[in-house]
Amino acid sequence: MAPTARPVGGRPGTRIGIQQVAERAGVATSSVSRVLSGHPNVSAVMRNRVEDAVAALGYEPDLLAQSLRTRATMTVGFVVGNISNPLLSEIALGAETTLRAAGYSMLLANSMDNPELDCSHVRLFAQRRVDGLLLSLSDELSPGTNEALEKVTFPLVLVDRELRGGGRASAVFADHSAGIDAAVRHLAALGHKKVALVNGRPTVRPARERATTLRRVCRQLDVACTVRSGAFTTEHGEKATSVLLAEPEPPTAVIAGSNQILVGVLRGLRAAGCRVPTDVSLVTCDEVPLSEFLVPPLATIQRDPYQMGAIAANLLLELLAGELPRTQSVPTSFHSTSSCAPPKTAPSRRPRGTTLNEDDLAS
Amino acid sequence: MAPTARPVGGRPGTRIGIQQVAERAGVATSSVSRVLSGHPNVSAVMRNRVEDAVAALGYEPDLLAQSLRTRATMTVGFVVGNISNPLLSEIALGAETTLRAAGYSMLLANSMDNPELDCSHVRLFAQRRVDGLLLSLSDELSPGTNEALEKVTFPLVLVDRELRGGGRASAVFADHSAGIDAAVRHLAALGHKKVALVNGRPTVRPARERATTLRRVCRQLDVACTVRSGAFTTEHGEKATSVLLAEPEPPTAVIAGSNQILVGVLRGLRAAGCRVPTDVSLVTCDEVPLSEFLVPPLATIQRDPYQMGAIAANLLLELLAGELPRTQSVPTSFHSTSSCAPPKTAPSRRPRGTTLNEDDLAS
DNA sequence: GTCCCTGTTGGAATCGATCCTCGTCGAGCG
DNA sequence: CGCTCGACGAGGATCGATTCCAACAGGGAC
Repeated sequence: MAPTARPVGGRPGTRIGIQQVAERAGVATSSVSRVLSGHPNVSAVMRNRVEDAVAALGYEPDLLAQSLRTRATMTVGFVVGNISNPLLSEIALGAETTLRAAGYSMLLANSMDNPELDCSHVRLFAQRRVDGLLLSLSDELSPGTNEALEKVTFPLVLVDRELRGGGRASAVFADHSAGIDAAVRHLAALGHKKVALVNGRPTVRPARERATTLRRVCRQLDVACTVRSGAFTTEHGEKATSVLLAEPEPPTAVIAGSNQILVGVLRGLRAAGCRVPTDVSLVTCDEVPLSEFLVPPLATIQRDPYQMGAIAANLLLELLAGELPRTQSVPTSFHSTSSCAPPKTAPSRRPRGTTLNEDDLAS
Repeated sequence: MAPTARPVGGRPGTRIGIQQVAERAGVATSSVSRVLSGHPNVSAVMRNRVEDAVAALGYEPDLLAQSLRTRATMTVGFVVGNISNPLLSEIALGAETTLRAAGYSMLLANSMDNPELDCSHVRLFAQRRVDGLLLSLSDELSPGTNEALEKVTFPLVLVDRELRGGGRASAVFADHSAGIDAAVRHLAALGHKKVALVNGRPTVRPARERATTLRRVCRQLDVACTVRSGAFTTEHGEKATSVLLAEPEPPTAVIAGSNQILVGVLRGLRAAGCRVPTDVSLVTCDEVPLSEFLVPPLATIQRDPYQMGAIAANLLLELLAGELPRTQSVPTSFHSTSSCAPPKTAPSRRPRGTTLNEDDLAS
């Protein structure tokens, strides 16, 4: 009706909107919008008038309203297992930095290794109309998550994860295979005949690829291997280690499948009075801050998590720009240290194992 | 005009909105909204009809439109120095978990210890109309950031930071004083006569409080002290340590003021061939994952960062509920280990320092 | 001098919800 | 049996921007 003709303009103290700017400048709101969005067909006079009014009023655009209209929120969701994991927080840093440079903000949601949370986060982010999603899922096989992801229409990037119907999504993979391969060959060359992997659940790609590669390479090298799967937790690491060490023929080398697991493995070894590398050689996956100061320093299978995050972000930006999904790979490398040494009790076929020296590695 | 009477309803394949639901159920959009928002005055019949339509169409509300109308985004921003810092990522986890339980999502922005980024993040989040902000600023004194924060009208919670005009904001503080106090007394009791703190920049509360407390307690105990301020980086830690060790009368005990700095200190000590605790006793602030496995394990001044994050989130929720700003404190505790021992070269006044035993600590 | 084209500008619809206001209908009461 | 009150549904304004469309003005061509 007539009485409420100028809706907000009358009341003072209201938020400064494009309307207020238009009023002050004595132009139409559409003109203000044109100036602000850098539309070409705007006269210099108009531009100045509007810019003056904007400056005078201290106008700042409302991204919410903008998003509603343009259907772009400039927001990306990151579904992550647990941000307190140094690996994931480094990935998050790389991703956020890259996204921010492109004008995007990052929403963060922790799934606490719970597939149901994964799923509800995907749904929530969809409702929030994020422009895309970075996914480091807790469980690749969760039907709920998969269903939720199928319904969704925006771009997806998987971070070291694989999905059944994953053709729609881009992905960044770490080449865990190469790292495990190098580590196992190194251990075998030192004379190890039984290698154990204290692994996470095979419901995520890294665990699967490490286990598969370990088995393959061990078979090739005629080395026995054990894989103990379980949660990516210190508890699992510790328990699995105890179990391994209690075996009739315990492994002479252990690979810890994550930071969390490493702590458990170390506790398990300590509890059993096992020394590294005297009693057992130790390799861990992914660097941890102080590993260089451990005695002995830990041999690690490394990758660059910051770069993984940055790549994931760039893959998403590509999809957002209309390009087709693709996967990209980052290398892993094995860094040997004195935490790997020849096994103490050499197996029957290599009785001189304990006296192996560096020269033997060349064989 | 008449031709475009029903704006979206005509075209098929459009997003399912409240309009589509209303049409399907044969009711008005306002009725659908009432049912969905749990308004009391709705008949059971109406409720069923709408709910059926919602289920049939798979309607999901658009949080963006909702936010625009209700002026609540259910979004909180977290401005953080660097999420890859394990302390901060643990805080972020605590905060996100708590906020999520209350229905809020968390936007994350890294400032990389750059006050200008702090400032631009605050402004960006304001434009995004976040409901509140969690701030772990890089620099409490930055005029730009302060100005941006003054303009902002939503609730603020500082995470171990202090602001000049900080009356508006709630805050969670760690009681660094208690931790430093305990550590210094322990070192003094062991016979140390010169303690050094390799500190971060005093532009943030933790660094200030540690330095202040160290000086105060050392004065009380008649112990000399040095504080070397600089960035919260490994580089600063290493350089400062080298400088300290090169002094004519180097400190016999060192306190590292952060995780990053610790790594630098350890490198500096290693480079100088200094052993812990034989040549120098070492204490660090904030726990790091593997510190329990270092030889010797590191004495630490600990706090519960997850809880700090949770408290920060709760303080924000309080403010959001209309309560008044307040500050809350979390304790720190000193955990002594064998990385603290009596100084090798006992100072002139306590020649028997190296032979001190536990009984002396009681004095 | 008239016409047309192009560059500007204003007006209004739109994004997808909330919620206020008004109208209607049924029930209770005199 | 008629009136008033209460409850519920329909319609439309609104949040704060973008953007399509039409109107208009000025310059060049014929």
